[in-house]
Amino acid sequence: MSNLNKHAKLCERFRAASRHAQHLFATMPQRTTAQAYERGNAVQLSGSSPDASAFPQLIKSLGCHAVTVHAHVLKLGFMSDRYIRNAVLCYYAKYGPFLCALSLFDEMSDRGIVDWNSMLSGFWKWSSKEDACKVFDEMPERNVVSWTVMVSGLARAGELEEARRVFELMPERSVVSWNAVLSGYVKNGLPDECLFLFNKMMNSSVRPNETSWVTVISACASKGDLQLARTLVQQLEESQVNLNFYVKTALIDMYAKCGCLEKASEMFATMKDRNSVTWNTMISAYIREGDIQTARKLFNRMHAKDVISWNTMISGYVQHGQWTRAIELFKEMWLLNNMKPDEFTMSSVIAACGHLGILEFGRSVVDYIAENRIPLSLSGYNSLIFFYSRCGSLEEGKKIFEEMPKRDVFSYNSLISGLAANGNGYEVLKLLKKMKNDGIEPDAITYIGILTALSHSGQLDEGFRVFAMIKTPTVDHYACMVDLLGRAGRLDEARSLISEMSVKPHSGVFGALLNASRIHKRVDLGEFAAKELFELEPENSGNYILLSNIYASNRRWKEVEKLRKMMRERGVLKTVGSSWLEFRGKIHRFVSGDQSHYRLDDIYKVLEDLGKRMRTMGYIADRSCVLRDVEDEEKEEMVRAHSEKLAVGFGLLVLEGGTVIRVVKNLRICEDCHVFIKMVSKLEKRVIMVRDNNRFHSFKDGKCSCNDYW
DNA sequence: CTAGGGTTAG
Repeated sequence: MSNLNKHAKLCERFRAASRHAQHLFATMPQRTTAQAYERGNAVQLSGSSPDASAFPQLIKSLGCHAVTVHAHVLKLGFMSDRYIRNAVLCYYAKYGPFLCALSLFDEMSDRGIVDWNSMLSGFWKWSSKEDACKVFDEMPERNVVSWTVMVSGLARAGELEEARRVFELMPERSVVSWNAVLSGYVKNGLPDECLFLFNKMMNSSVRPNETSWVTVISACASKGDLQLARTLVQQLEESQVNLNFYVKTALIDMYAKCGCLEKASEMFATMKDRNSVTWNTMISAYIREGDIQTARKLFNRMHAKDVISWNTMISGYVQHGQWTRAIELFKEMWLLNNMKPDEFTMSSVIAACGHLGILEFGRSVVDYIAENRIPLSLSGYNSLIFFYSRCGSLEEGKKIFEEMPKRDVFSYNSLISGLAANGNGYEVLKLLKKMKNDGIEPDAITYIGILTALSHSGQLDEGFRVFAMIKTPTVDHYACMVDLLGRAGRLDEARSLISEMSVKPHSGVFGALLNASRIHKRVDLGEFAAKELFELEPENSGNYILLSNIYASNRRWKEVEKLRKMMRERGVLKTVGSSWLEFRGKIHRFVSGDQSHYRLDDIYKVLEDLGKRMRTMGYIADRSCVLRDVEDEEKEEMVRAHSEKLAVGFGLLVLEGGTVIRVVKNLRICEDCHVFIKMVSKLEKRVIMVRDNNRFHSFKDGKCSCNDYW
C-alpha cells in the first residue's frame, strides 16, 4: 500500500514534469532533444538485456518498466532535476534492474545523501549484507535515514542482534528507526521483544505513531493474548493516536486472533472504507474459528477479491477437510475469474489433491506451475511431496525431495509418512539418518511416521531402538509401539506396555490393540481393548465390527449376535462411506444407496465383467456397487439417511497411467473388499496400488507387498 | 520536494 502511495506521488511528479516538458520541448535546442532520444533508446536497450528475466517486476502504477520511465525522463530533458533523477534511481533500486541503478549512480557527479540512501536500500534488496555494509562505510555522510536503512536491512535478513546493536549505536533515532526494529522482531517471530522495546519507546523522547501501533498490535495478534490486547487498546485510547486504516485493520486481526471474534466483526461493521485487506482479515478470522460458511458468505459478498482472498478461502477449505470444495473454488478462480494463481494457491491445491488422491488432476496443476514458472516456496515443495506420497507415487515424491533447494522438518515428515504408508521401513531409517546429518531435528510427527513404517514392515527391534530416541514420547508414540508389538504377535507385551505407559492411553492405543487382536484372533485382549473403546468412543461402529470379527473368526456366533444386539440398542449406525473418483478432471462422488450417476450403466458393465471373471475363479462378486454423483451436501444427507442400513467398504485402485478407480461395495466387512482387490491383481496380471486407511499396498499376482496386513 | 517503518494467506 505504501508503495502504491509512493507510486502515485511519483506519477504525479512525472505528470507535472510532463506538463512542463510540453513547453520546454518546443523551446529546447534540436541537438539536445536528439541526444535525449538517443540516450533514452540506448538505455532502453541496455536496460532490457541484462538479466531481464531475473527482474520481471513491472511498475504497476505507471504501467511501464523503470527503463521506460528513465527514457521518458531523458527525452524530456529532466535528468538535470536532481529530484526527478533520484526518483528514477529509486525506481531502479526498488524494482530493478539494479544494474541500471548502479550505472546511473556511477555517472552522477553530484551525488546527494538521498541518492546514497536510495542506493543503500537497493544494495540490501538486490545484493548482499556485505555489499550494503561496504556502501554504508564508503558514504561521504550519513543521516538518520541511512542508519535506519541499515537497521531494517539487518532486521529483514533476520540478523536481529546486529540490527539491535546498530540501532543502539545510532546518533539519533526517529520514529521510523524505532518502527524498523519493532517490525523486525515481529516479522522474525519475536513479539515479546517487540513489546519490550515498545515500552522502552514509550519512555523515550520519541512518540509512537500509527505505524508503531500497527506493529505492536500485530505483535499482540501473533501472541493471541487477549489480556494484553485489552491493555494495548487502553493505552492506544490514552495516546490519542488517530485510528487510521492500518491501525483499524490490525485491531480487527488482533481481536480475531485473541479469540474475540464478536469484537472484530463489530469493528469490521463500523469501518467505512474497507478494502480487500480488511475483508481478507475477517474471512480468515472466520476460517480460524472453523466457521467456513460465514467466511464463504463474506467471500461471496466481496467485490474486489484479490489473490489473497481466493487463497484464504481455498486454504480454509483444505484446512477443514473440504478438499473437493477447495478444488472447485480453485477452478472458479482460475477458469471463471481469470485470477492468476500464485504459489500459495498452488500449495493449497496440491495439498487438496493429495488428500483426495487425485493424481491426474494434481499432475495438471503441476504442469500449470511449470508452464507459468510459478516459483514454489519450501511449503509448496512440501505439499508436492505430500501429494505424490498420498497418491502412492513415491518415486516422484522422492524426486521432488531430492531436487528441492532446501528441506525442513515438514519435507522429511511428508516423505517419511509416505514411505510409512507403503510400509517401507528401510528407507525411512535412512531418511532419519540423513535428516540428522542435515542438522534437522526430528519432531513428534517424524517419529510417528518412522514407527508406523517399522510397524508395517515388521521391524520390531528397530522400532524399540527408535522409540528409545524419543525424549518425551506422546500417547501417539505409545500407540505406534502397541501397534508394532501387536502386529508382530507379541500382544501380551503390548498389553503390559499400555498399563506401564507414562501417559493416559487414548482410543488410538486401544484401537491398535484391538486391531492386533483381530489379526491374531485373540478374543481375550480384543474384549479388553473393545471394552475401553466402547467407553471412549461409543459411537464408533468400527470397534464393534472389529470385535465381532474376532468372535466370528473364533466361531463364537453367540457373541457376534450379542454384539449386533448391543449396536442396535445403543443406536450405533454403521458409517456410510462416500467415495469419489477422478475422471478427466472431474471429481465424481459416490454414496451407497443411489443409482443416479449418469454413466451408471457403463460402471455396472465394468463391475459385472470383473465379477464374472471373479466367479470363474471361485469367488462371488457383490454387484451392489451403488453409485451416485452427489453435488451438494443436502442431497448427500438425504442419501445418507436412506442408506444408513448399509455398511460400505470401499477400496481404491490405481491403475497404470495413474487412473484412480475407487470401488464402492455393499459389503459387510472390509476384508471382502480386499479379497476382491487381490483377485483383480491376479486377473489383470499387473501391480495394483490400493489405499486403505491411508496406507498404500501394492498387489502383485494376488499377493500384498506387506505380509502382515491380512 | 527526493531516501527509511505498517495490516491480510501458509
